[in-house]
Order: sequence, then C-alpha cells, then structure tokens
Amino acid sequence: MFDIRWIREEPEAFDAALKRRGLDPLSADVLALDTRRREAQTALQTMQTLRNEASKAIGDAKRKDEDASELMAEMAALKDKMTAAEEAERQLGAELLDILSCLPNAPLPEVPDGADETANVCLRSHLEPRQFDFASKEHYELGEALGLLDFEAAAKLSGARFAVMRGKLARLHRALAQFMLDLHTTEHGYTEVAPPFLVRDEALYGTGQLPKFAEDLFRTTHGLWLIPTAEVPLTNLVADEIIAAEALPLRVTALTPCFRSEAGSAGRDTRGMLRQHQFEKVELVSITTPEESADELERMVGCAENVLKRLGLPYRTMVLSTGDIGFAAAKTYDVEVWLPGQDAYREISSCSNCGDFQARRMRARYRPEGDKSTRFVHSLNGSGVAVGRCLIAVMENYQQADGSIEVPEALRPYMAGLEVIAADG
RNA sequence: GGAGGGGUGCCGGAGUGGUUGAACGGGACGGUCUCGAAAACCGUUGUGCGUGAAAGCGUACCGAGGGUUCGAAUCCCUCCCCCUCCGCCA
Repeated sequence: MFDIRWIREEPEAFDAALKRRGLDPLSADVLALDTRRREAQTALQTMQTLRNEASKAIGDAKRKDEDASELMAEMAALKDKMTAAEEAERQLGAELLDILSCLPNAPLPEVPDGADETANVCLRSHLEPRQFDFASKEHYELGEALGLLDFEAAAKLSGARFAVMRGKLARLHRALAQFMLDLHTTEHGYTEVAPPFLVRDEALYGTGQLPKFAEDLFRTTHGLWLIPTAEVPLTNLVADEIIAAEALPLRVTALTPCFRSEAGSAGRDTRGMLRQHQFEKVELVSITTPEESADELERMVGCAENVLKRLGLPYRTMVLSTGDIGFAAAKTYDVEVWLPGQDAYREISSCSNCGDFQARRMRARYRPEGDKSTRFVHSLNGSGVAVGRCLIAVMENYQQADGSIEVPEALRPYMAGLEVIAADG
C-alpha cells in the first residue's frame, strides 16, 4: 500500500508509478480526499480537547462539591456534533483506505516497461534444452502410460483440475519436496516452518490478495480461506510485530499445499497437471531492512535456481515487465523451466521484492539499532520451487525412448536409490 | 459441543467511573560509585495519527466493535482469542 504522506510530498511520482502500471493518475482525487479527512480529524480533535478539559473541570468541581450542571449541559449539547464528527472522520478514512488498498505496488526503476509478458527480459539461462532422438512426450502422456498418473480418478473425486498420482510417481513428488526443503534449510539458511493452511481475512489483506482478488481464492463455510501460497502465512508471521534489527534478515521456508480457484483461466492449460486447483509448493520468504532487500532478491532467485541446477533441469531467468508483475510486487524474477513435451519454457518459480507494500498493510516494522523510532520492513517471497510443476519438468526432461523416467541423481537418496521409474510402477 | 476462568505496557501484575498512558515488581538502556565487576542508588524506557522547521502541543489506543455517561481500563451488549475440566476426535 502506498504511504499517504509520500503521495502528499510527491504526487507526480505517485501518478508516474500508477502510469507504469497502466493506471490513470489519481493524486488529485486522493489528495482532495486526504485533505477533507484531515480537516475532519482536526475538527474532531478540537472537540475532544474541549470535552476532555470540561470533563476534568467537572470532576474537580464535583470533588469540591460545587455545581457543574451548566458545564455538563454544555457538554451534553456538544455530543451530537461529536458523534457526527466521528462518523465523518471514520467515513473519509475508510474511503481513502478503500482506494489505497486496491492500488498495486510501484515498480522499481529498473523494471522494464511493457504491457504484458512479451516485454519480459531474459537475464540468463542454464543448460541447453536436451535434444531427443525420439519424439518427446508431455508429462501426462508419460504418466498415464506408466499407470501412475490418473486424471479420471481425480475427476471422479473432485472434478477438473485435479490429479491422482500413484506409486513411484507419488514418491518422486514427495522426494522432490523433501529435497528442496533440505536444500533450503541446510545450505541456504532458511528456517523450516509448518504453518496453517487456513487463514483469516486479515492475513490475506496483509499480503495483498484481499480485498481485490477474493475470486481467485477458496473460502470455507467458517469464513477462513485456503491459502493460495505459503507466502500468506509465512509473511504474516511478522504482522503487527516490531522486530529488533539484529534479527534481520528473517528467512523462512515451508512446504504447503496451495489452493487456487483459477477463476480467470478457463480453457488455459486444461490438460495435465500444470494448472491445478491444488498443488504443493516450497515457498521462501525473507524479511529484511529496506537497504538489504535488493540484494536479498538476487540471493533468493539464486536459491530457486539452485534447485533446478541440482536437478539438472534447463531453465532461464526473466525480469518481469511492469505489465506482468503481481499486485504486491515492486520487482519480480520468474524462473522458467524447459518442458520438452511443450517445446517451451514455463514458469516454475516467481521471486518478488514487495518493498514495504505488504509490511505497511500488516504493520510489520523493525527498530534500527540505536534508534527509537520504527521503520517498515521489506518483504520478499519466492517459490523454491513449485513441486507439481517441477515433477512435470523432471518427467519430461528425464524421459527415455521406452517411456520410462530416469530419476535425477539428486533425488535418488530420497527414492531408496531407485534409478528409473518404469511401467511396472 | 457442554461448564467454568481469563485477555492491561518488553514480562509479571494492580487498578472505589473523575488529572491513569496507566501503581508496584522484574527486565532493558543511560548514569553515579569502583582499578574493574557485582551490589546499591538515581534516571530513562509504548504505538499510531494530526499539527509544527524543530522543540513541542493535541488526539486516540488497557483483545475487537458498539452502547451508557459531562467523563469508561473500570458499567452494559455483541464478537474474537487464550486457559482448565467434561464429551468427541487424528
């Protein structure tokens, strides 16, 4: 969320940030509303001062057994005006918050401008896509032929956009998740967290999914929401906290299921398990000082890339353009893995620096050393990486002519030494 | 689900409806003392918003939201959370 004081000081910069996001200028409207709100607040506070002083005087008078009825009557008369002033102040404040909480974060200066993903810029790539001397297949063809991937069973249970994995494939999926978690906790310095998968409105507001993107989420009959990513519980761990500077950076990771309604993606990626209502993901979250967040983003995307390096998967790393970055992000790197079956790179990780955008929404602050005041932290999140999509990548990149799948070296310790997944399951 | 008990500052813990942003204790920080340390003593120790160049001033906040009152941490209502016991349960 934008800082209203910053908008007051630099309305042109605010409008310029909106413009990069493809939005019309709003500073004039916002500042007019802000002025009215502050006037309402001042008016209210003036009355409160008056009331407090009068109440004190009444207390004094009563203690001395003097008559205070005149003053009391005066204050009683003030009451309606105060109620109205309170209501006006509250109303204007809510209006302003409604506007601000629906505006996306400002992109960092180095983020390339562009209308959509075609303006994303490739930073680097790793490994040449493997050349097959046979016709390579897509993951669902491989999985179904092996009898280990079952979309019909999933449809019976849950409908479209779900999958059932069996046998060695289910184990490979589990192995991938364990491997990633071990890598991040033992080599990358992240602390493992097992968070709740159901969260309150406030948590989703904090990370920016609410109020604007409710339709992308699943909500329970009890009013809790299924998390669309572990970014939500992990980042909100610092909500309403004031953290000591020495404790930063905070690095946490979690393996969780993620639930997404995929409301706006009808017809896209309908085959296979690339886009599901439920998938597992290992998430990375860092909480840093404003000075450190830029470096932390580089470090984080490095951690995500490292997963793919260890697995021997070809990928490329992209800087997203202003037209493609998410609501809360100031800058985002996508890591795209090569999928031979699709003959394309597909997103497998997305790492974002959210600056103080989320911190401001969730009041997450830290106290700089030797400083009495507080500052908002910076928050970053990234997939490290999406487990389901990574399984697809392993299947397609490690497929063999007979339809079997070689187990990448790094995963064999998690598979009891198994080297190949073949038709016998 | 049933029955009780609670939610106050960094922590513990007070608080007859009136100068309580909050006693007291602990912790932390600064200082005195000391060759140094401990002890002792003195002092400091919340967050947001508004206003101001700043110092400051004002205002709100004692789980959340309403209400009563000239005035609410204190009274009333609703909700949330935590704890104990019983039931159920992985």
